[in-house]
Amino acid sequence: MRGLPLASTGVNAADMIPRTQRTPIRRPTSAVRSGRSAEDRVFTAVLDAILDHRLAPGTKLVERDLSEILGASRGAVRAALRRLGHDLLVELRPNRGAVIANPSAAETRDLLEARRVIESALLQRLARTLSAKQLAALRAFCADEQRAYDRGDVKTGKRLSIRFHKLIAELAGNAVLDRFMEQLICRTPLLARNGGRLAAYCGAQEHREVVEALARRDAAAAVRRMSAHLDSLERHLTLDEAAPAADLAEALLAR
Amino acid sequence: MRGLPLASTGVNAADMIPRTQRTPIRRPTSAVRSGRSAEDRVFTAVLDAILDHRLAPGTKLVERDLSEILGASRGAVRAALRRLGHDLLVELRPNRGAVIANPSAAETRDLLEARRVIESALLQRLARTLSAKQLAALRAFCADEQRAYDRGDVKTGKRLSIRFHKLIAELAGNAVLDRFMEQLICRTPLLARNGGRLAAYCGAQEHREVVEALARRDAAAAVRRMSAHLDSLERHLTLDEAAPAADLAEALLAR
DNA sequence: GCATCCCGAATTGTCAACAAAACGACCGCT
DNA sequence: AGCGGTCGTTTTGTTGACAATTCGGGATGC
Repeated sequence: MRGLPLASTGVNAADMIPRTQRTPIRRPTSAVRSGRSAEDRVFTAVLDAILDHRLAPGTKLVERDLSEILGASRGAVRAALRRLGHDLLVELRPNRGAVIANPSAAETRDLLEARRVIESALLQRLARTLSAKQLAALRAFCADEQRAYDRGDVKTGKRLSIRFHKLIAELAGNAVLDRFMEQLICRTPLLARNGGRLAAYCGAQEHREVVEALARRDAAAAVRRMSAHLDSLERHLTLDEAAPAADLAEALLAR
Repeated sequence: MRGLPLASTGVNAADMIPRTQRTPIRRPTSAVRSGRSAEDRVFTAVLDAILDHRLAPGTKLVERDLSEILGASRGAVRAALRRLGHDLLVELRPNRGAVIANPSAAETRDLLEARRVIESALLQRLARTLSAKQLAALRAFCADEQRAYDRGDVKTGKRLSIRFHKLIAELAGNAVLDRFMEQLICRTPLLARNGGRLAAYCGAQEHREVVEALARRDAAAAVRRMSAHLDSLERHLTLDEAAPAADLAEALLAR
């Protein structure tokens, strides 16, 4: 019953049985299967679902449901939710559970301004320090990204588009700013209720232009390109309400 | 016995009794006394001790000791330590407990660079948007700070010096950058093993110069002043090892 | 002298049961 | 119909007990 995706109907058979009669959690198998701790598995499962736009803002995350779906104890789920809450990826409402965070218009504006500030600083630093090897890595990454879109693999393309910004942060060599960027990047998909179309504005072309400006050691141009990139992203966000996931299990277990 | 500072000897009478024979935790009184949750009390007790240089990097934080000292359950202590760990204020070593974080030279450099990046952005924004009321608040704050130092109240002075940077972040009106600044500010005392002398380099005079540049709407000058301020702070850090607190209870309960 | 092993104490990690709170459906009342 | 109260169910919060791991000291062997 666990991971079987029978939810194209939007109805789960488990919903028919009272909660108290359901079979208890089975943990050993899946806990052993992965090397990471149960808490990490829950954390990354929810995070990945957010990054892939499989979990929309506002979706309720019930502890027992998560523990059954992911084969973790409730304690592990709680710990993971606390971490996600601390990163502002989920909103923790005392005594009322956790929901996927639903950033306001003000938060959206602030987050994108923060990205402009930090990514500009990263690029200015990178324009000075970039090694030939690092430049090659950036170019190879953009090529991968472009290929994914070219062959119609939008899912992979979007993941790589997200990781491009993380790569910039890593290469800049400041661990503190790198961590901040990771947090901002992970929250960005929550701003976009129109997940599908977002890809067009975080595409390989604009990334390549940033990289080529870096290759010329033209910090100002790189910053300009990146700002324009984030501007267009911001302009094309829709703030409409998105529908919460019909089936939590499907959203969390999709690979 | 709880809060009595009898530790000038460096020895605590409680250390003489085996752990298993000690009286259990008394919680109700202190839990009721403060409106906040037990977890919050532990969190702020440790944080305040870090900010006041009462807890040196490397100090071990044993869960049961904290729960006895602060009258909280072990669960609450664990949750607070997780939060502190997430903010990089304590290092969580799996199965080996938590210690006050001990930033490396590289982390020190990165953190101060991050502060320059973000505080510069905040000031540039503030120079444009600062209202007369906000300017008055900044000037009043600097006056308070100066008065504290003038009357020899270094403890209050240092606390206000820290909060000055937080005030800048709040006035700038970007919640995301404000939160980042809070994290950076809270970690900064960990960089300074010479807590006492730090005050001289985070004093009211340099803060006032920043404010006056803002008053003239001279963003460039404000940024210059702030960068110089952070530069001098960085130059005067000593990376020597500091002695861990002799008595954890005294360090945590001091007001 | 020095490294290694082993054991008991101390400490952290985990869980399952219990307590408390919030939600939702139902019902009666105006 | 609309409002407000009540009760059972669901869900979150907390605790205390137990399991697993690490730490420190001392004995042992080289």
